[in-house]
Amino acid sequence: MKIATFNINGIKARAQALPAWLDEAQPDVAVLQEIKSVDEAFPREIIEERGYNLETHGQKSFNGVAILSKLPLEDVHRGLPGDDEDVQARWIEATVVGKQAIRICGLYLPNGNPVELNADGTPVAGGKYDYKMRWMARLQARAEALLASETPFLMAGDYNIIPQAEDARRPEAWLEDALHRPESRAAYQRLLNLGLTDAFRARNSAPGQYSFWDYQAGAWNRDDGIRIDHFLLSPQAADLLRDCQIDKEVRGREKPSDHVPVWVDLDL
DNA sequence: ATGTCCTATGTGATAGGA
Repeated sequence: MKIATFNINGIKARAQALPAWLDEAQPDVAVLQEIKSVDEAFPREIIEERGYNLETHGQKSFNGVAILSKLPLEDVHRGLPGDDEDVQARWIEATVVGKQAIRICGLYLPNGNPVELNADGTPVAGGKYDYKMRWMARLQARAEALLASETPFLMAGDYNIIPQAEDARRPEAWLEDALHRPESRAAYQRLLNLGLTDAFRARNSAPGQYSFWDYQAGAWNRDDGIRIDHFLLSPQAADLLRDCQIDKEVRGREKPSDHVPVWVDLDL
């Protein structure tokens, strides 16, 4: 089963590029981020006419996630638990049943910039970095709950985290950025410490493998990228991992997203 | 090193997010 993640940066702007990639890559399941659309305005036909089931969790203008699958999507949940006040659409999960069932979580983790810190180094309450750290604490809790349920699961999406220096062309430029600061990296490491596996790093140890290149400053032409789109696998899901790849060439096409798809092949 | 793109508003140019 091929499962992909793709931050499309706007469904309306990607109405050509997304179906073109689906036709070529033929994922069984895909999670999308930054659909930037309310559910009612999502052009469902470009997904459904390709034989996919579709569940969206959108909002006006920003954010928004979706999951599509050739198999039925069961027990769909929208929104990351832990804060009833949070109105940002960044989390969707559903169960897909192949040889066995797997819980698939699609996420768009907050960017976190600009970083605002108090004198003691803690994030300023109510700021964007504070929101990122609080969201990651909720993500940790959700991962713990899923582990306790003993269901195979994966959490895929735009984590807005550069895990290690080798995941950036210019790591020194990101040291103070919310995507690579020590607090952000430590929170990501705490997820791994639960026993989750970074699928890409389990299959590829080479540096210079990126999933995002900024539209600005010729970042793509200079290969000035970062790896911020990740698959974290539960232990039972990791046992099924056959492959994990980045569809880098998608970034060089007509009217691309600033992210490219990442996918795993699982034996189920 | 800020050289771009996307969305909303509202119909042209700005603002905000990334």
